[in-house]
Amino acid sequence: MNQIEDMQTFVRIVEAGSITRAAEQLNTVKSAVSRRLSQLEKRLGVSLLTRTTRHHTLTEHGQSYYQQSLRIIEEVAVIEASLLQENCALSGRIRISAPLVFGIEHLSQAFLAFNELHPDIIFDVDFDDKKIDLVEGGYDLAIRIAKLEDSNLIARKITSTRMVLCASQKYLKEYGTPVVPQDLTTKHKKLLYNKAHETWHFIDDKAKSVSIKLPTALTSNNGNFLLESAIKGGGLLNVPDFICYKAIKQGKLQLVLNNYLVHTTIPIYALYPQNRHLSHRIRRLVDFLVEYYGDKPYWLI
Amino acid sequence: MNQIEDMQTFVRIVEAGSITRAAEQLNTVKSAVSRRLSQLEKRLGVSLLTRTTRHHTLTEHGQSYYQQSLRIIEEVAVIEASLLQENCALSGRIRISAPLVFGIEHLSQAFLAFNELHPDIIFDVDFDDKKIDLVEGGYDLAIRIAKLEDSNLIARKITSTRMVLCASQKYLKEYGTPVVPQDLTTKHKKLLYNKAHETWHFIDDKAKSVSIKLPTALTSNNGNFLLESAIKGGGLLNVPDFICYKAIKQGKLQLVLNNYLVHTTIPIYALYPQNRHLSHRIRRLVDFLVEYYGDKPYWLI
DNA sequence: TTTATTGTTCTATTATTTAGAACTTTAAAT
DNA sequence: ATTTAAAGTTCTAAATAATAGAACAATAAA
Repeated sequence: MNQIEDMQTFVRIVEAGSITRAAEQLNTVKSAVSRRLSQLEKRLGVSLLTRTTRHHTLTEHGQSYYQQSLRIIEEVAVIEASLLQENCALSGRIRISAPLVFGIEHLSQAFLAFNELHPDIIFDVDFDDKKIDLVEGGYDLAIRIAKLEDSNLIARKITSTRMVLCASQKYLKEYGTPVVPQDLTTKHKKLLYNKAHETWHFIDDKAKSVSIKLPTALTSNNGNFLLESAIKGGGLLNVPDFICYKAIKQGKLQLVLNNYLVHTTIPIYALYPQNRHLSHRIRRLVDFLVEYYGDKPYWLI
Repeated sequence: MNQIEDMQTFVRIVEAGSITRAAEQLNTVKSAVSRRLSQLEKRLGVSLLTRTTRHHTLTEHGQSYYQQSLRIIEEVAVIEASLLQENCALSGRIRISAPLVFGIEHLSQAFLAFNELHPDIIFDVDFDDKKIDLVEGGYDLAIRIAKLEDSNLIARKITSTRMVLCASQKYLKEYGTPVVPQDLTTKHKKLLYNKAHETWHFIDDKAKSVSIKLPTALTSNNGNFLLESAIKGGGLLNVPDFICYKAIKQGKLQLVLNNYLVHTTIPIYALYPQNRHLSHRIRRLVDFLVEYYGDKPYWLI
């Protein structure tokens, strides 16, 4: 009889919305989760959730047990954390939701570096640009590149990225290299990453603000794909610097109107569910990320 | 990792005062308890109690973990109990401390009857007349035949017993049958159960109080032994009625000065540790005992 | 110094838990 | 109405964890 584990399993089933998803998040199979739930119900002698193949509904007992379980799990975590030595080796699974390109290109390095310091940490990273519900997905942590929205999550800024404008020499030869913002006529075309950045803002020589919206040659939600298109001369690219910094350093792309462009800065946040108590290993990981990237991350141009 | 069980084990070690006794109370072997404790300490990364072969001392961490564990165990018990159906089958171990003669003669019947209603209940009864520390001994319940002392235990009266005076015909033939209290000269002798009842109190025909202290022929802390002695004519016996009622019914003993004697009534209590929450099966057992014996128990003469 | 008791460690045994497959059920799609 | 797909349950062999019992070490009391 493992009461805490039963509570954790039950909470995960409720929040994930299904036994199958709970099993995935708990790193096990649905038969194990199904069995745990039915044994728990048998032990308590009450049904906690009425289940059909597609839908779950909490019973009154289930609702009560869910709330109480949340509290107990939290309290036990706080008690154990208060004893754990600050400098002890970290261990356990960390489930993370991370954006695709940034995650694969930049976070994975950082995670590997953290993992070398703490070999008993197991990373379980889902790379996905969709906005995931941290609680429903059972994530400990999410990394988001965006201005902060209102939410019931706690956010900590780990670093930031700037939008830059660039193009390949091939493109610039063909369409002409703009020297002042006004050179960007509709002959030019852009590679669009995100509708939020469709219009570009500049400050011209007379300190006047200039906004320009070029025709779109290509749209994609994948930064790397746009980057490749830009290198092949597909258009002007306005993307976060962490995407194109390497191509620029290697001379595959060059900055365009850099002194005129109003560089939008986008913060990069670590988000975690609003528990009173933040697990030690998560806090240490976020500290590590803040340290790893810093104010002036290596992709800064 | 079973955090609640770890807490329960730790609490039992602390309260029992040793790993060996904790193991006995937990119905397992000391190697299992020792292993659980060392794994818990390993997991938490701190030492909870410094142990030598003879002595244990809680570390600061251990003190804190002990207090917190008590709270959590209690809270989890309350949560689960609030869900458990009132009419569901009872199960689990009940550890009881009971007095020797009353326990074997009377309680064991009642426990067997309860066990027939709830076959999944496992009784673990220690028959011992010594005053046991319920918390230290890890008992769920104790039965005590005595006026209530101050203590941090909760008491519920389940029934009562009266002191009666009796003797065998053999004795009365030899020493004479007293008709009024004044007939009890020092030629008579008593079989002494308990120093508290060395002096006997009567109300004589003139409504006058008479106290008499006879020479002691035999003293024992075991009621059955005194009973056998009395039947063999060893002396006048002043014991609780639950000890001698059968012998009286069978004519082996007969009441002496019954209309003159001031019958001391001794309450019989169920005692349990002062937890905010009384486990359902314990409450049901005590209810059963109250019902089983009632105001007029079957030993009433 | 001896003895008795406590705690630890080791290993074979026992009990529990899990993974994976087969099967059942039900809601959505055709 | 029929088919399809996804979710839940049940079953069993395999993996994992826990336990009992013995042997051993440590230490306080005799």
